[in-house]
Amino acid sequence: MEYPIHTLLYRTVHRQRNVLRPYLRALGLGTGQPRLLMHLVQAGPFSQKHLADHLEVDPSAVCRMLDSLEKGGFVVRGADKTDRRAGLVEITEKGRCAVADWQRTGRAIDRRMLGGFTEAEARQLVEYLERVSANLQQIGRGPLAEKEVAP
Amino acid sequence: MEYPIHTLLYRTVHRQRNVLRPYLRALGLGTGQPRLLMHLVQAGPFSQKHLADHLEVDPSAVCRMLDSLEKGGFVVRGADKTDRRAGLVEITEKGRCAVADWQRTGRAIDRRMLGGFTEAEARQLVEYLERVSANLQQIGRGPLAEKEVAP
DNA sequence: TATCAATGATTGATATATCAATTTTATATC
DNA sequence: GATATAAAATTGATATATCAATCATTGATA
Repeated sequence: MEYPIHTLLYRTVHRQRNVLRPYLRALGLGTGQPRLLMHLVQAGPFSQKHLADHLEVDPSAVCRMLDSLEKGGFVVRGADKTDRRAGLVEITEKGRCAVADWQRTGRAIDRRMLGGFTEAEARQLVEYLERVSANLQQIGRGPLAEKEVAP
Repeated sequence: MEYPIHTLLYRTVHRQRNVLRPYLRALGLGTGQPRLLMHLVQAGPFSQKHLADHLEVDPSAVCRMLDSLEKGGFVVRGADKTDRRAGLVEITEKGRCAVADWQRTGRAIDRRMLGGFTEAEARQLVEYLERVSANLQQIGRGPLAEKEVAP
């Protein structure tokens, strides 16, 4: 059976999420939270606006993710003294530990996902995915085709 | 910056969903619904249990997706005369049309996602993804490693 | 300076998911 | 045949998303 590429990708990530979930759950995290924490670890406190831009999600999604993360003690919401609308989200020590733990598990899962791949194949897959990802970002910025799909 | 493969996949599909959404919305569909409708088109009425197995999702997800699809007139829930617990989900004419429309758009998006890929590269990407997908299914069936990740 | 538009955070509605619990019906065992 | 267990569908709670609306503050301008 021939599946379109978007269907194949969808199913792959669906399975991936189901594999990751129990390991994240053991750390008290949801499936979308590591990306956010990771970014905080790498480069200090950020506004929610910045996080939303970085993660390419709606600001409201960030807001609710932070509700959960803050309740779990992984981050704290502070105030930005230069702009009283904005907040500054900071990672806690517990958050740093969770990220470190997760990175170990994540590496192990990556190895399993790429089981049977040679080094060269793995590199090539990454390159392909980066190209597809870049193409998708382009599509997002304009119409699907010069003449639209539905005439 | 080097990203783990699972992060790259996650972001790719996130972008994909955001690209697909407006086209699906124009048809009155959500981002998970085409897979379900497609399967119904290909092989007649199914129980919800069967659909859940096929889509690899929780039965409750199917149930709520059908609530929405039925309200939109894309499917009807009938009764299975041989088993009064089960139902039989059937696609409507409107559902068939939506699938046909969607397939045209989906093919166009696939082409754009693979923009810059040669035929051979595209085939190879599909093959790689199928291998990763199969690996993920395997992982789902057992522990991550002989000696677990957290020692 | 007073007003008005833009921005950052939030909340409500909905779709997609899981997990847990419940209901109804089938099947298996005693 | 009565009871116990399993299976199919559903509902409630929560996480991840979008979209739309709201609130407070900020910035630009008339």
